[in-house]
Amino acid sequence: MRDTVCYNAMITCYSHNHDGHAAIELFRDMLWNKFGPDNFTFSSVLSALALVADDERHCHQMHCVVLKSGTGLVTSVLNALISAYVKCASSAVASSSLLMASARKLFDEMPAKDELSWTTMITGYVRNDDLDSAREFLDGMTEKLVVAWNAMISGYVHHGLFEEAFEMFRKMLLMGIQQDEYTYTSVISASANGGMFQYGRQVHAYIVRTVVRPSTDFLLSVNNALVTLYSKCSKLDEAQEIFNMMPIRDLVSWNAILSGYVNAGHIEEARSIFREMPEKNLLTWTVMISALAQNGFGEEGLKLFNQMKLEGLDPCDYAYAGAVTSCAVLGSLENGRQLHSQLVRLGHDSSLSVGNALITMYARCGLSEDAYSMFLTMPYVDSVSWNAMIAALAQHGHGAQAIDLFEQMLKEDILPDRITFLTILSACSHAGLVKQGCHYFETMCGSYGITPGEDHYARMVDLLCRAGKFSEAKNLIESMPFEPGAPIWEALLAGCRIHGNLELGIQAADRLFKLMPQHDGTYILLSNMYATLGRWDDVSKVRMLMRERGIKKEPGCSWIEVESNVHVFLVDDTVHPEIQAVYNYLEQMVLEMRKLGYVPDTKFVLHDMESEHKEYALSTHSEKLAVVFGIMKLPPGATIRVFKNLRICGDCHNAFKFISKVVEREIVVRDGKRFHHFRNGECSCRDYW
DNA sequence: GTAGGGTTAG
Repeated sequence: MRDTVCYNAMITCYSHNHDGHAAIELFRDMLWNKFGPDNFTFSSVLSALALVADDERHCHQMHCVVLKSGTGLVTSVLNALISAYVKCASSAVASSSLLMASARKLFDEMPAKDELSWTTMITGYVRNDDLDSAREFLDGMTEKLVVAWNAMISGYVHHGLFEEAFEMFRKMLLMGIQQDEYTYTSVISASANGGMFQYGRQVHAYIVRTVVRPSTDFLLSVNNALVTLYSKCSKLDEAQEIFNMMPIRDLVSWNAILSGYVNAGHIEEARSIFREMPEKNLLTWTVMISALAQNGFGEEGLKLFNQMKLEGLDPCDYAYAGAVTSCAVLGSLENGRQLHSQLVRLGHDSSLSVGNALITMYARCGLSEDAYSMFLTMPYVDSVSWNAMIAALAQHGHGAQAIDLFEQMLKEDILPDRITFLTILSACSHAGLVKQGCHYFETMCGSYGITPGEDHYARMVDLLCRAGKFSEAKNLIESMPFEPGAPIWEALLAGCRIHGNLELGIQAADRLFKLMPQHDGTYILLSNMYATLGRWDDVSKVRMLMRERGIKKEPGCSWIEVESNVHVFLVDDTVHPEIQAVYNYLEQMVLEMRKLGYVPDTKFVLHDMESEHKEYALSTHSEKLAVVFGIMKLPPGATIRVFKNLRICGDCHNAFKFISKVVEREIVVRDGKRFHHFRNGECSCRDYW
């Protein structure tokens, strides 16, 4: 025999098991069978309604039923109804303000309000991004309830209003409202995200001083927040110390310390933390995949992404973004395309992070047109998308288009940031647009109030030196408000090498030897510069210095993707299984090239110190091997896309022009800095690189 | 009814 009590029990049961639809269905059944609902029924079914939260009609219908029943004016039932409205409002897109208005009306008409009624309204407004109304309610409360204050503070924090969050916190202290772990974690997070480290440290000190017997829960959540604070403010040692002292840790603690090491760029430590973590979740995997991609470990990033799927986890859009970035690093177009189509199938392709990562993936795989169509078809774009697209054009040497896009960005009122300017400066530098570069450098400080960092100055020095304007570059360096560091001297030295400015080049190299004596690049550039000028004695002196100091040149390697597999070639490669066929093919190719006027330029052999057969050594540069392998393996006419870790060698650059003519196909080479598109005997960079 | 861990651009 069914009765109201039976129905109540079942409805409550469904509701507790988060099956809102079943609970509501049963409630309808109950009404249909003429069983009168009581306060318990309403409380249960209303919390079920809050769970479903998909339809405003449900709320209004239930409201009517409650009013009709006559029993429904009890505060607890009305609170549940308000809560249902509020939940529906935060999940509905269009009608959220209407739903909040209904909640408010109900609240205003309530005969007796309690703390819960007030708090529900406050959190409702906070969740619906109406902080002013939330604050109005809080200020109207006579009771100073910590839960309500916490809700308000967390609202401010989530909306980036960190100062306001702290103002509330101070007010609580003044008014003598007892704070709890929710309050502390929120304000600590405010200081971590708002760049207010000192505030955070003060809160930490305050907690240590005043909290006498913290519970385990208190210690867990507050310490988690503190680990994040110290990590984000680059105080990794302190973060680690807090982590070590924690009596118990949970997944949040581990993820926080993992992110700490990742943000500090300590990828090796991050790897070992990842390995030793007692449990992992979606977030853990996402952080690690992105970290690997960001640090250039594309292959490992992809591997981890696949492993994550094998372990039965569904990657979220952020994890996909990390995988896409891994493809960008590798230049693995096939894998990238596969991910893109998976994302479309899953409906993740409207995600901003995914879209932005895809722009970069297509661009870094050599397809700037595909990057652009990605940019155009994205449903929403932000400044990251604009920056990515401008960078794509810049890397491909399309300086003028990069500038056009930048101007369009300004017209659309998107605020450029320091990265936008970094990108636009390198666009100007690659395209030799000195005047425009100087103009944007001035605009950056003058119109946008962005203080140029050392990286901006380095781009400017690069721009000026490439164009041979050394005295301007020197003036700029002298005008800098800080001591020039390695990036500045590197840019200067690179420019000197291009123009054979030995005197200034030596000065720059001396500075670099002092600043980073173990860096191989300085020795290589200097030695190349001597070689270009035919000063062989000096070349061998530099070589000697390298040997004495035990400095090894970073080995050059190039790779190419064939049928989703990445084939890597080293200088003078003997490892690749098909290397002999590659050498044979290359030999034939050189004969054809010579017919068209190719003369190997032995200057560029100088990287390979021990090589006696200079011409032979030239033919074994990794980029040549990869290009030839591509010609052998890819279908006729297909574009050859090769990637190199270091800068492309001058002779290879010349050789690829000839090869593009001989085989009548496009060759695209991405080196450490930019792209070269070889077509019909010419390079897109017009030899300005 | 309140908290603490993530992404994409250079």
